[in-house]
Amino acid sequence: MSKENTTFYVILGLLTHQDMTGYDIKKRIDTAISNFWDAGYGQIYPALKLLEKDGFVKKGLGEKSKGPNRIIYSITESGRNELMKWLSTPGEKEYVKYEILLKLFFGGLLTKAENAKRIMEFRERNKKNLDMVGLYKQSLSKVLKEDEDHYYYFLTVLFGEHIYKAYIEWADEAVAILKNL
Amino acid sequence: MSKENTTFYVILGLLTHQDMTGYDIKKRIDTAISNFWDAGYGQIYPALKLLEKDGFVKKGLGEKSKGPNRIIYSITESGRNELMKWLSTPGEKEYVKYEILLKLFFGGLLTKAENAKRIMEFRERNKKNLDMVGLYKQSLSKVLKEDEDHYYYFLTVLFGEHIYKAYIEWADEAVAILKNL
DNA sequence: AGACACATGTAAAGCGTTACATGATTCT
DNA sequence: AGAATCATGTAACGCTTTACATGTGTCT
Repeated sequence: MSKENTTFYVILGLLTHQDMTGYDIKKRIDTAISNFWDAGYGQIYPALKLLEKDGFVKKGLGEKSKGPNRIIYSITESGRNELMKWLSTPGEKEYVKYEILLKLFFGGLLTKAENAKRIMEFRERNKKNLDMVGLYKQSLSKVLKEDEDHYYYFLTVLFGEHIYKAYIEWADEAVAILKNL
Repeated sequence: MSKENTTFYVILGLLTHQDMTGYDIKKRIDTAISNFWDAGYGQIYPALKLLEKDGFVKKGLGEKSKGPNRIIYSITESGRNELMKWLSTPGEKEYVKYEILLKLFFGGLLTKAENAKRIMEFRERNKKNLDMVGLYKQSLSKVLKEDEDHYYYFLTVLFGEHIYKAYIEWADEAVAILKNL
């Protein structure tokens, strides 16, 4: 594990919820936490290998479904300790990169119409994201009392809702300003 | 230039505003566009070298101030064309990664108090960011009519304002929910 | 005297994406 | 028959960060 690559902790964390294959982990990332995190197979499978080498997870054979045999990973006691160590340290970082804002920053080189179009496309994309988190929020609300973990899930969904709303409000305001120019 | 590395376009774009050294470019990135972009010296200096090799920028000697001689870069006609090509293509991507949300997602492994503390720290960090963009917005408002470029700058500052506000509102809501648990 | 800002850059390591390879099963 | 999904993984490439190296001028 050497250096601290967050992918390791994502995997360990997801495995505290339930045992899973690498494929399952990928799907879980793409649904549950896609609003604020991402990882590809090219990161997940090598990470699982290293985590196993260090004894933080262990392999189990799953029943065959289709395609190759499923390798079901579970977190070990030492993996749980490693995760807790990370969870207990402060000092998180945000990484954000918005190409659209970059292009808009240099918007003086284009026409107003081109810039407005770009902003509206951004708006539409994020309207879809907002609708999506709306569905998640709704279905989560129903099972909220079953498990404390659901509450934390809920908070992250709420975060998604807030930022997508902010994107949309900004886009509307920005287009209005451009029109008045 | 081969593959499309956005750093190239950031540099070309900034050079349309004015001629600059690599050092200046770094500072410009850290102030004007830090809300949505970032790049280190390790990217900027090599990029400038490649941009010059391809004829998209050209070197000029600046007067010595302190330390080594300043190398002032300016964009060429062909660099401008290259930039315009990029600006005219649609399909921008957002990259976001929030470690704090990841830790919160696994919050069930910690106490409520620890999670609330983490959220409040996030809130304070972003309150500072919000105050910062407030200052930018204020000083920009005064010079808005001088140059069309300022309007586009203004729109990106407005974006920062919206997301930092969203962060803060989410944090307040999240802490309230945790308290009611 | 010491810290800080100016200003250039390189090298190594780490991180992440994309493309490739393989093949079974299920659905249309 | 063909497409999609399940499921594993590797290799190459590209991007980003960090650490290092060097030295001057200014400010406290």
